[in-house]
Amino acid sequence: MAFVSQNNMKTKDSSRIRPGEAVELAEGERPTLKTIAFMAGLGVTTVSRALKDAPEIGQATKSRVQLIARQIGYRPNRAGVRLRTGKTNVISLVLNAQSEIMGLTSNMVYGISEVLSETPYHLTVTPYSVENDPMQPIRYIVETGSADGIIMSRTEPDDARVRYLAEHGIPFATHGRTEMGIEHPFHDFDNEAFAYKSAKSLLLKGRRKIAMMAGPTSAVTYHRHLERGFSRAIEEGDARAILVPDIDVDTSLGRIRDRTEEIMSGPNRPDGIVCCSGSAAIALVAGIEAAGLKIGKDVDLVSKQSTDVLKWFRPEIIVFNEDVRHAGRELARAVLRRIEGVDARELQSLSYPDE
Amino acid sequence: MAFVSQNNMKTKDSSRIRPGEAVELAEGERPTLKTIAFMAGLGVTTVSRALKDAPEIGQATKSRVQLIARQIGYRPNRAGVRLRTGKTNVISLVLNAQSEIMGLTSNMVYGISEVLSETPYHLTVTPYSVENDPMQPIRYIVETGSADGIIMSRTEPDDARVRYLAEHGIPFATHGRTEMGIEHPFHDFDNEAFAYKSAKSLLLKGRRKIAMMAGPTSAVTYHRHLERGFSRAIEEGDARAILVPDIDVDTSLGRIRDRTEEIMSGPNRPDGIVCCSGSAAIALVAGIEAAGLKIGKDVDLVSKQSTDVLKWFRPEIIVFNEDVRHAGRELARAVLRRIEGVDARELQSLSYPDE
DNA sequence: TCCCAAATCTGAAACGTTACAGGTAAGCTA
DNA sequence: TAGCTTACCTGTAACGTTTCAGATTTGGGA
Repeated sequence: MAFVSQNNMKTKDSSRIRPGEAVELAEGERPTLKTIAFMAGLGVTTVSRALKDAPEIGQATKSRVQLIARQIGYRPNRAGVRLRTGKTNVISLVLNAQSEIMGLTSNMVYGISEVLSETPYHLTVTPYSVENDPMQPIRYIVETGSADGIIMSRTEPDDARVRYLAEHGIPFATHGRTEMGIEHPFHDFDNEAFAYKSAKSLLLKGRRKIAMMAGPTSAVTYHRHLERGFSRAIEEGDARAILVPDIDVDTSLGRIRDRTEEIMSGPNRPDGIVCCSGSAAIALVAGIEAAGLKIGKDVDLVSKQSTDVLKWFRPEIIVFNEDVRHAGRELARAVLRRIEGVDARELQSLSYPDE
Repeated sequence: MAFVSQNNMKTKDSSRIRPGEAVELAEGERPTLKTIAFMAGLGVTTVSRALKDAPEIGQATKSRVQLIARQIGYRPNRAGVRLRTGKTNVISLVLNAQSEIMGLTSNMVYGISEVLSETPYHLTVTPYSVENDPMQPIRYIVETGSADGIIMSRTEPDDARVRYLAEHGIPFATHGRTEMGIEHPFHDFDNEAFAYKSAKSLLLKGRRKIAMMAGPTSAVTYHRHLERGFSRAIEEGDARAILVPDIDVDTSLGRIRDRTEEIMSGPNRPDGIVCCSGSAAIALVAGIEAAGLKIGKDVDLVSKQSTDVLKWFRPEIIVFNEDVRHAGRELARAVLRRIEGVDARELQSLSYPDE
């Protein structure tokens, strides 16, 4: 057996060495399939197949090739693969640069990376500013074919990006749901449950005039979920919803603070507030205290947070955690499986507020 | 002139149409150099050169080719370029996933993206966990040639990554300085100035027993800068430095809070604290208040922050801003220019604490 | 013994780009 | 007119991979 294999190599080797063929690796050069092919006395085709465990290659050959590959530290050249197959091995995260809700971006990135690090995929990040067309980065990716899959956030009920990607058959997953009858992978935090639980906890403290600082007004889907959960609790609790029309999570913290002071100094001030962003909560507290009121006495505050910073914040406010890192992991897994052809309906998940 | 050019096209066109050559663009196919070459009646070489404004191509041809390219929305295929030239057009951001200091990652990403968006470069992000070898992602990038340049943070005085990259001649820029005699591009916040100014401002309030919550103890370069600035102010102010050995910025917020409470309840408690992280500051405040002390009365706090959240934090603490987004922009510009061959010494910059 | 199928392996072509080593025509000089 | 230079353009090869369409060997059945 050993003899045959050696003999095999001998003949192959001599027949393969052609004058002018450089097969020795120069300093700093990376090994390619050709390198392995030469070392194993095989054709590059065989090596290529052996490395991906193709059925038409003998077991002995496979093992030998894989061993050599491991020994010389072979890694497939991404450009070669990409050029030949069209597969980029890239997942693109498309983000809004403005709507950074305290650690959202980083946790999302880390969650996604955790999953991708066990795969050949790389993560590219493409932020866009809120003034720009959100479609622009999406179109760019599709037109230039620069990713195999896309993850995006700030999903809207009727989302042009979702429609576009679905039409073009590009795998993607959204952080947040749509309401447009297109089935697609998503992961979402159950904001309805959060708003409901939050308002409930305020009711439990005897609060009856409750306001909510929700997501970007009506544009983004989760705004609707928040409203739904909030209204349900308000109705059940026979309380009153105080509407604060002109601020939302996208508003600058300074303006949130000022507007809060104004409202809390007015005649119709709430005695409980539900807030869906950690940083906004800090600005709310500043506004409340500027109005001369005391948290826990005059008004109670419940907030969602995606880092644990608010946990240490004084005065104490009730917090529900949204695990964005987990969302990142879920979204990454979803796009990957979508790329593999798994049905979109199997790639939809929700996570629940966690006190 | 027009006639000549038309004639030119005619002959070229007919000589170029070979049976079996598919030149029409199928549905959803992207145009390539070949597409343009066919449309313009030129060779692909000429088109390639015309698009990059090479001197050996006639002005009329250049304009014509560029017009066609624009009209049909031609974008060079990255895999083709990468395979042929070895240039990836990728900048890789290598980050520590744990040391997220409130918005650091996202601002860094956005700053870098702002600069890259005007170039053909894409940004990939590679986080690594603190338990893992920080060299691992760096080695991976170098071995697989997956980026033209690297940006990394958490720079150490004697940084193995810097040595490795310098040896391999890979362009990179660091957020933070080294002390190893290797000239390389960096951008750094002047932490010495920050610590000095911070301690000074506490001295100005009459504080004389001052503690500092610095960066990861001694590992990271900026720790030294903080200590230097801090000590200088302490000496000048004839004050006393209170050492708190077992906590730093990497410590969990819960532990920071607990340890702070302990220290502030002890006999040798500081009356002023300099803190170099926004989120740590919030935990510090929690600890201080847990010890029954009042900020502004029993103790004053100065902190660095990289978002504007602390600005709205109550009780009021003195804040200096580190503009991480600006750092991202600077770092991106630095790597790009380094890739172009600019001398490293011209790509080193510092930014100053901004009240 | 011969033939056929199965099991392995093979080279050539192609993906889109750029570098190399020319080629051709026009215009100028002598 | 011949010869040279300049301006402009050309095809071919190569980067590393996978796919296609065979080629070779082996073993078994007739």
